Amino acid sequence: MTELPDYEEAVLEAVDAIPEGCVMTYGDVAEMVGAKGPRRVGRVMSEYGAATAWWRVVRAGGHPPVGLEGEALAHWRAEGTPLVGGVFGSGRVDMARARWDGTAAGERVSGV
DNA sequence: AGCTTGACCGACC
DNA sequence: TGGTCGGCCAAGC
Repeated sequence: MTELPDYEEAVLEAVDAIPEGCVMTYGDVAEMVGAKGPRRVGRVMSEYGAATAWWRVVRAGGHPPVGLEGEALAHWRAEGTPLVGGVFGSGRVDMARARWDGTAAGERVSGV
């Protein structure tokens, strides 16, 4: 079912490869899939993101896409994603811990 | 062919 | 601390 261009399919796969409790920035995904601009990833996500774990993809500051902050926050809390200020944070992801390298899937820094 | 917009990023003030 | 500016690449009009 490769009806989508290479990079779009790559983006969806990269997002799907992100383990629960981890997130990646648009720029990271862009570089991971070989995309040149992070904006391209955002566009792909806006179109096909509904079919993928879009909430695992956030901006460089740990902010979710506008209009979906509540949705993303709910997903993060459900998956145990580290949030700034605890689970009752201000709707921001703790990039320091939640940022996924994309190297070892399923393996993440345990504890602190 | 050119301008505007966009789920962005980084730097600057 | 938070807002603003410029840059990047692609799609839409």
